[in-house]
Amino acid sequence: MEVITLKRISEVLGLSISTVSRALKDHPDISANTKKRVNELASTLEYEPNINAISLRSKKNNVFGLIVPTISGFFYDSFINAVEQECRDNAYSLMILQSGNDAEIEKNSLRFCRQNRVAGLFVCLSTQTTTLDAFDKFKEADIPLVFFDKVPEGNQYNKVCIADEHAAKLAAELLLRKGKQNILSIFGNENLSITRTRFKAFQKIISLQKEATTFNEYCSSYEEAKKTTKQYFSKKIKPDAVFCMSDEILIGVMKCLNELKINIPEDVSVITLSDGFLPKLYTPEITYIETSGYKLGKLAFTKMMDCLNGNTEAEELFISSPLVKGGSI
Amino acid sequence: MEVITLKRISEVLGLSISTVSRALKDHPDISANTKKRVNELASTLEYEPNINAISLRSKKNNVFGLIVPTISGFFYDSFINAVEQECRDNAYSLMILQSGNDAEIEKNSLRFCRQNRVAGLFVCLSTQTTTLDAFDKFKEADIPLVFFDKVPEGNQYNKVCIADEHAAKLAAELLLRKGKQNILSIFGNENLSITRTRFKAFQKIISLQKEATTFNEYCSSYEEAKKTTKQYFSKKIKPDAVFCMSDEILIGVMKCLNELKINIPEDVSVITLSDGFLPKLYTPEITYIETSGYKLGKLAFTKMMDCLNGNTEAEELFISSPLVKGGSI
DNA sequence: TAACATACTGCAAACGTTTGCGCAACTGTT
DNA sequence: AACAGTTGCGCAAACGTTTGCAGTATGTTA
Repeated sequence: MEVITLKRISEVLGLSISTVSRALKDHPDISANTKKRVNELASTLEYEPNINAISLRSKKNNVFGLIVPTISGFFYDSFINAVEQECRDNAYSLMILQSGNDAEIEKNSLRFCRQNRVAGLFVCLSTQTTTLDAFDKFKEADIPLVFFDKVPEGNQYNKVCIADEHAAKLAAELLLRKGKQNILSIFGNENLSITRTRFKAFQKIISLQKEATTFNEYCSSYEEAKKTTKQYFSKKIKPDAVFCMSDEILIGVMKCLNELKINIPEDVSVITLSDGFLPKLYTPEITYIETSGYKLGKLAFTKMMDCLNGNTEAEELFISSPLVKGGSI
Repeated sequence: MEVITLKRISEVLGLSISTVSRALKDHPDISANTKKRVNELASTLEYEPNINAISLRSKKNNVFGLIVPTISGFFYDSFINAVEQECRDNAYSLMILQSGNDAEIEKNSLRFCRQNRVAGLFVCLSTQTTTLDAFDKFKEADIPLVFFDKVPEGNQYNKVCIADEHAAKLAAELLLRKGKQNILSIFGNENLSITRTRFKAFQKIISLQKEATTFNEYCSSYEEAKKTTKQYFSKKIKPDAVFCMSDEILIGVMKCLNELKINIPEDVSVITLSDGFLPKLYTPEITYIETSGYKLGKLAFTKMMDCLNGNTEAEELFISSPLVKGGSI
């Protein structure tokens, strides 16, 4: 089927291309009658402007790039969900690329985004990223960059984050309030700044209470978390609470506790940071500090639009992390 | 920062734009020396071709559209994961749009895809879609269309599907083999062809065994599935097995069984169709018939490439659905 | 009648790339 | 010395759109 262009419409109507273009844009130079004729024909022929031509001509491209370790999960898919909704509402399209936590792929993806002249870029760093040079090039090219979740250190970048410190603090305080004294705390990948932040904040609160101790572990997969949990629960003195830094950790912990038929909350309390889906799957539902990918996505998009509107100063934004009570404490 | 174009390179080197273009493409007309000079400069200036210009000129666009009810979930994110990987490996980009099971949004998304002159389109129909007119236009425009999971009826479309019939049959046969006689079967949205297919196949197998009966229910959310399950397990004669058509149903069923402290598999057997992630979360792990979003994504991409290579005849493809044993039967 | 404002519309260039064609400068053959 | 063949490169058009400028026709004023 023939593709409809301005030229085609102009030929049918005996007008020039420019007149047709202006008519469709409701330009004051064009007479009402001409506008009517043009719009009607465009509508019957189902004319759709060619985005490539528009982008080329205008040097603007209504595409955002989004680079993320993986789409699958409980957090990133929520984030993407939110960003995609906003993109759709704002006539942007979204190009999603997975790095798989591979620095090389991440770099290629950045190149791909540059080729596509993206209007802006959302990035969650891979765990293997060591250098930010490739990202700095975007800054030089005045392409807004919004980091989320796994963000770089340094204050020259735009970042939207979970209030990691506050969230970890909240969890720690709750455990202390409930009189827990023997806490197993499992954290994720030690390389990441979010891990370090959560770790420090949690640690700090617990240390305020002399009677309480926390055993800290780093696990980078749920299998590892399961194994680690098993070790602690085969000791004579078992933890009276487990803190999970993420959904992934929670999965491993719960798998272990269920297999060992350890009752929650009678034998042990469990608390986690989570997007909120997984905790509700268990019985009793797990108490968690909400770290919402969806909310973070909305915030990231807002910041992105801000940047595009000229507010380019780098800043770090946070979303709140409310406590959601389940029956696990 | 100035954007590097062929023109810029040609100016620096005192060559014509066409020579630079050809040099970068290793065209035989260009001398080795010139090629070397061009490539070196392009590399230091970090030249990246403008995809919009290429698409405009070539009338080809290396972008696929993907329309799906929602990204979040256990199945679609796997599917997207697979498709995105392939796209990246094949220098395509992927434009993902969520319909939210809203026919109007779906229609707008289709328009958006047409505007963007996508090279092809992956579609999982929304539950509310009634007319396929908008899709037929893509066919007319020779834009390949590959439906997945929720596919339309009729043999004029390309479809990649779970072997629904086979999967449901497998589950039914296993239950019968284990001597189950009082089966609660919960299905999803009744409008969908996949539901009908699964239902019929399951029903048919069970009916072969005189002693076995199945109580069939349709639930369109996990809350509903939970409620329905609760009803059946408060009767005097309780089911000795539950069949779940999907992950979503499984969540509701498990929530109910756990709350009622019904033991699996002692009190009741559970089997589900699933992508495989959720069943492994529970203890014991739930036996399931694998309906892999990832595999389906790979197959969909292969079919898409086939279409682009001229093999346009409509066909319906299936992925196998192996039984994965857990401890729930 | 001349001068001028108003209302429409068209011309042409530009965005960055690709590519058919032509042209000049060599090289080798008679 | 004339010719053909080869090598290396540039010109210009095209993809579809937008937009500054110029043009024409009509009506208005002095």
